Amino acid sequence: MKVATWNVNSVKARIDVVLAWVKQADPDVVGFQEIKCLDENFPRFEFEALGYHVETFGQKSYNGVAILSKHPMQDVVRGIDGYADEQSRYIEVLVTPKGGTPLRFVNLYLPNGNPAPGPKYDYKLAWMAALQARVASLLYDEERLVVAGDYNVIPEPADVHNPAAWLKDALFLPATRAAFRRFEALGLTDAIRACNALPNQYTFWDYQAGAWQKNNGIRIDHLMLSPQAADVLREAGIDRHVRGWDKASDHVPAWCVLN
DNA sequence: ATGCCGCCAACATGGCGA
Repeated sequence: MKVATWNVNSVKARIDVVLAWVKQADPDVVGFQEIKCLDENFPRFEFEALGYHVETFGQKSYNGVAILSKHPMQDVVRGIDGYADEQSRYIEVLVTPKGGTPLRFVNLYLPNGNPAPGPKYDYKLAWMAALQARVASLLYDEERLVVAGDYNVIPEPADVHNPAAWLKDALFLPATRAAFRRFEALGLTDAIRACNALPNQYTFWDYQAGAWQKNNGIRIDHLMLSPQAADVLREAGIDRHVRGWDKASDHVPAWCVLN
């Protein structure tokens, strides 16, 4: 089963590019972030025509997450259970392949947190604490679980082209990285890192200042696996080439294969 | 120091968020 995550930076503005990647990559399950539309405006029919079930948790203008799955989905939860959040950043499903092992899939868009310090950074850290509690609870079920999305966290210096330039950024501050380490220490496996120990495997390049051309990127989109999912991890990758397409998102898809 | 892009309200462009 191929499982992917992609911050599409507006699904409506980017529908042609998004469809092109979905057809090319052919994921079984994919989580989109920053769909930037209400549920009723999500272009669901275009994806249903490709054989996908669609679950959305949209919002006007900003944020918004969605999950496409070729297999039926159950237990859809919108928002982190027990955490009041005005922003649509989290959706959780149980993917149930016919005759196969179910997969719990979380798709998240973690707050950016800039400028830090400040209320936006406080929100980021509070959100990470809520996520930690929710995933800790899910891990008790000992299922195959993938917690994927745009984490807005650069885990290590090897995940950023120029670490010195990011030292005061909410994506790379010590408190951010510490929170992410605590999260990983629940027993999660970073699929990209597990399959590829090379540094500088980026998933985001800013539109500004020729960041793509200079390979001035960061790795902030992650697929975090429960032990039961990590046991069946076969392959993982980043579809870097998508960043070079016309009308590209500033993020590219990341994916892994479980079987 | 700045360089981009998409959203909105509302017709021109400015504010916001990333």
